[in-house]
Amino acid sequence: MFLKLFSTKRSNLSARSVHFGKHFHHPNPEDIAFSSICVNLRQRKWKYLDQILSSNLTNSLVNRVVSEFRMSPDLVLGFYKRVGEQKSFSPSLECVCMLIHVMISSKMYEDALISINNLMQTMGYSHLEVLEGLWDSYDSEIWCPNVFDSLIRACTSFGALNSAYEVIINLRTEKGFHVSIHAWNNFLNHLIKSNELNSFWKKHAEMISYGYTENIYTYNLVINALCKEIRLQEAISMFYQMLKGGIYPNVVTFNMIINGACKVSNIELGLKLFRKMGVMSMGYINPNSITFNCLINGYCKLGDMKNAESLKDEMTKRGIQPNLITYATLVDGYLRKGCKKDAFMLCSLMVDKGIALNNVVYNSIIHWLFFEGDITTASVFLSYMIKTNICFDKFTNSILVTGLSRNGYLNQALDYHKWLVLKNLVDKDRFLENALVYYLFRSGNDNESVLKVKQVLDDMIDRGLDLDTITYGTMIDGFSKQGSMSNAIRVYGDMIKEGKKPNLVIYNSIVDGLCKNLSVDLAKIMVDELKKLGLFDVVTLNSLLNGFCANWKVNEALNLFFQMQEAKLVNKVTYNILVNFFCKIGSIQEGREVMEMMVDNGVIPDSITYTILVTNACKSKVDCYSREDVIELHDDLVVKGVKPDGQTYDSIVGPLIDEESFELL
DNA sequence: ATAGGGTTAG
Repeated sequence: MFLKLFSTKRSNLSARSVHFGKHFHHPNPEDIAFSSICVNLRQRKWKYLDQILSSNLTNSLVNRVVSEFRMSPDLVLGFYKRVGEQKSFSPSLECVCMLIHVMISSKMYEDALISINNLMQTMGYSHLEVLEGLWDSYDSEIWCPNVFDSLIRACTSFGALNSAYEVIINLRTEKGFHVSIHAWNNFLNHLIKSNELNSFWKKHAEMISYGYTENIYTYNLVINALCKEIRLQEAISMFYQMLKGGIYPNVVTFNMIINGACKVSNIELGLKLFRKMGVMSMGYINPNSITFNCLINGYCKLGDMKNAESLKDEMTKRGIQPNLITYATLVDGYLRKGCKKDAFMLCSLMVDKGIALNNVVYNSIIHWLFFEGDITTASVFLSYMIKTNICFDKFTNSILVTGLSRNGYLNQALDYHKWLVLKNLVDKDRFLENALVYYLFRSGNDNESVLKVKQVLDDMIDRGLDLDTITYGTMIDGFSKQGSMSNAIRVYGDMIKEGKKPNLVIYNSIVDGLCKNLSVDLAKIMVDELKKLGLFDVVTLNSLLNGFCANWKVNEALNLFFQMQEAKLVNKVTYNILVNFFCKIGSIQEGREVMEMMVDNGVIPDSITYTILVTNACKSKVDCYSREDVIELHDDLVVKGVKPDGQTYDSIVGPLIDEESFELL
């Protein structure tokens, strides 16, 4: 039977066994080798086995051994491992495929996955070649369709989503073989993971059209996709649809919606679902550590560490131990707020509990230290990370490149990037290069920076990467900010030539550049054209508004502002532009009135509003703000919920308050 | 299968 199982179009196994039978009394060298391998393998005499293997090794010999021992996978694996150690022998595709069949039929899925990966990643076979290899050694008498599921898993595991899809379709159309729903789910899950949501919906519909019945896993994927697209209401109705269809949601279903809610700062919804979990599932489903971690993360992102901590206490009370992720989330939450002390205290608590800090925690710490410019402490943690052998990943690299760049160490960032390229450690996503371009444009000394930008991009092209939309966008914006619109337009032209589509962000850069450097009238013409295409948003209009204000086009500015209000296309920036404008041309009083209007419309003034009003009040010759008036202005803003800008406060308001208390003494 | 870290384009 095994001959049937492993017979292939290309295989000469059957022929060989006939040969074996015919010459039973005069065995050929391969037969002798085969017999002694079998004997030694059965007795696990690895040393002898190695001796035999070091000579006479052929693919057909290996195939025979694998077939012979197919029911004892551990022996097959042990044998195969030794075969792999023979430097002079490289097993054929057929040979490895047979091995994979043996592994799958004895449920050794992990090992099978590694072998398939190996075929594609190191031996260089394409996914379709592997598919053919597996198909040729596949026999429907031994029902083991999982091999193809494993091939799909292998493709998705290293991001070859198109390959996975091709395998599914090839099996379906060329061979009439339908992969399992699990394979489809695995493929669909990876589409979501790589943010290809459009593709997800298309392929999901395709799967349904083939008559597959969605299972709980599929439904959960759909809910996950809906949450990613911030369609929470639809996600919740999908929940009820599942119930109606007799598929019972599980804790994963809940967690996905709760996480979706928390990710868009809708903690209330997340909490509601969390509290109602029991009732909604008739007591079957309880929150787990993931549920708590999602909610804790939601609070951390809002800066509400009190509630984050109390959820951590609640989970402990319910017998769920906070894990590494819980602590990593909290540590990041504290650092995000600038509470280094609390963060480091939590770190030492972790260590006390025997939870080692991993690269995620280190990345978070180093990032926030760089963020506040504390390079010294950042370096301390970095060297500690190295000393304790914690691996750098793409996050670490990006934190280092952006952190160095932002803190005035652009050359070091460039050097580090060069080193990463040399060591082949740079991702294909162009993140690092785009970040370098961004910071180079902002580093002063325009000519020198542009040369360095050119260098970075040339190196990138040498590595076979083209510029993506973000690279072009960053350059267009960079040139616009430098005031060289001719270069910005030239890059725009290059981008079109390369077949890249401009998007709204790029148009907005150009509109802003035109307003600031060429002419606001030209910008107005462009905005009118964009409006016809429906390609504009509040940022576009803010740029134009700012352009009108800067050019003293008062009527145009006010007209535009009213239009924007009508269309409900206003944000904080809109008001700040106007506050600034009124402070500059008119009076602080009018600026404050715009600020009041802002508050009435439910927009909380920010530290920029604060700086505009306070600095102009001090300079104002019209309104004659006294020291008391400035302090009153400060108080008024704080009451309205403004977080004062640190620098403005320290240089203007702080000294005034000190002066006042000094006089009171 | 779901949870933590990087923000490079207006």
